[in-house]
Amino acid sequence: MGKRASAELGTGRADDGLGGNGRDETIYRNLFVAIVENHLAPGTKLPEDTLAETYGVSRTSIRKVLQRLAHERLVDVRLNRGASVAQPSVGEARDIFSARRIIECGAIPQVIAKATPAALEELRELVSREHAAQDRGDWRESIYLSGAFHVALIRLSGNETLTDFLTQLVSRSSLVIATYGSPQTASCRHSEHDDVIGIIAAGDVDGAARWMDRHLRDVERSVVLVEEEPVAADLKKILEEVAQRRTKLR
Amino acid sequence: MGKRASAELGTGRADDGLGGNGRDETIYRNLFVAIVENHLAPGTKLPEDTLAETYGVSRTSIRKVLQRLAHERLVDVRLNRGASVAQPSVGEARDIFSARRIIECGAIPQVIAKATPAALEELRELVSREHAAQDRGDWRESIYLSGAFHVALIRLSGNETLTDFLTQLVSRSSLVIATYGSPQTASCRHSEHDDVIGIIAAGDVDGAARWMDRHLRDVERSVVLVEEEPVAADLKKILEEVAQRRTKLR
DNA sequence: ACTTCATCTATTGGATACACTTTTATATCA
DNA sequence: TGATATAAAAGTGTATCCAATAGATGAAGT
Repeated sequence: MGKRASAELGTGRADDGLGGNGRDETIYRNLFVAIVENHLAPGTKLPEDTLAETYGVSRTSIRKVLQRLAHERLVDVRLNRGASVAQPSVGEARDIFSARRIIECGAIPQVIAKATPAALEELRELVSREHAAQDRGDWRESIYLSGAFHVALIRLSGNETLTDFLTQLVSRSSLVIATYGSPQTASCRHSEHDDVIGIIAAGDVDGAARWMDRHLRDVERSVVLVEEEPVAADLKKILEEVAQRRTKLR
Repeated sequence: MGKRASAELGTGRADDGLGGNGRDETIYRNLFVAIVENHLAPGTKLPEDTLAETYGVSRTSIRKVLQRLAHERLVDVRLNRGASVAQPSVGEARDIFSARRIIECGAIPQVIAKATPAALEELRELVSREHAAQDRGDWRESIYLSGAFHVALIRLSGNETLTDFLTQLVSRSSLVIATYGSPQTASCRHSEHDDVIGIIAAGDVDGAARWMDRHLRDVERSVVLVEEEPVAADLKKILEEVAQRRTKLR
């Protein structure tokens, strides 16, 4: 089977300018996938000892990986309190999708300018894999491949910097979906990815940009529903509020 | 004097979700400014021991800071070879400015939607400080404030994620200027920042976007002149190529 | 029973120690 | 003199150790 580098989320560069060696990279990628594919729920604590034992390295290496993930905003690191899987707020979620619209629509002209038949064929293959995952009900793989498609599309622009930004936005989107979406939400509707390939192949810049804008708004609307209640911790406060309201009503 | 948080490049957030404490933050900011203001030339080696002694901490803390800077692509870290101030390639430089055009133009609608008179006044103050720096010939401060202006503008959009991206792009732009620009290049021409404030105040979305696109193209054109010769290291290879060509021609 | 305070444990932050790699300096030979 | 091999030095990568902090547990007092 042909190389499928373009199917990978994340930088995937051998020399990424970050100085990571093979072992670090493996650990990073394991955690990355675990978070993005939602094997680890948002808010999950990530104790250094546990991870160190899991991967058979010292805490030093783990801390390096955690900091990298923190910088990509996939984990939250608080002073003296360790790392946990990030829980994007509703505001963050909106920012993420807004940024995606700006970047993905804005890059369309260059994507179309550089799109070769071979590149489009790779995109089609990616979509077919996405459909296959959907058909067999593998929503994790489906969401992952959906994100990979968006990244692969922008990668065609040849702008590595922009691709890195989008990679971060897409992986954070997965966290948003995990936090605010119902399981069905994200997996069902958008097998629309087929459509845009045709529009791009036709060289229709405005059409492709419009498609992308609408597509991203659809995804966002299907996901960021309402501000969630702050988790169980504030149970007491909630009960107090209820008590107060009853007092007022009496 | 009023708060001038918006004049700072970099995140400046107290809790930045990265788990840095005050001392780390100070070291980070020192190095950040040293690089962005071009006190450290691109390519300068940054040995951990030296930095550790300089700031009176252990290498552990230094490494954390260096990794953060590496992730922001202001320093280059190579395995077993340590960190050095990044030297963006010409391709990278083009990518950076291309990404800036997409983001800064794309965010204009939201910037205009949220621009308050007070916010515009802060921008004006920033520009006047930039002019003051220019007039007194302080090109370092001038470049810094020019970047801070662009960041402050986009920050008006309220999109923190996008602002973070732009912050990175702007600081990398300073590196590009340091690498490829002549000293005069960047400092002289664009005191044009005044103009865009008026356009934004007038609510002219298209006009502001056009202005921004042209402005960024001007800056890029004045800087990324030609592909530089790969430094002295490849001297031998060049001589060999010359020798080979002579063999062929003979 | 509920709150408050003290102690104890688990976990993180930072420094040190040591192994390994790269680079520089030196010596040897053509 | 110039090139190559060897040895010393410098610098980075990782593990371990100790101190500091947060969270948990339990006791005392209201």
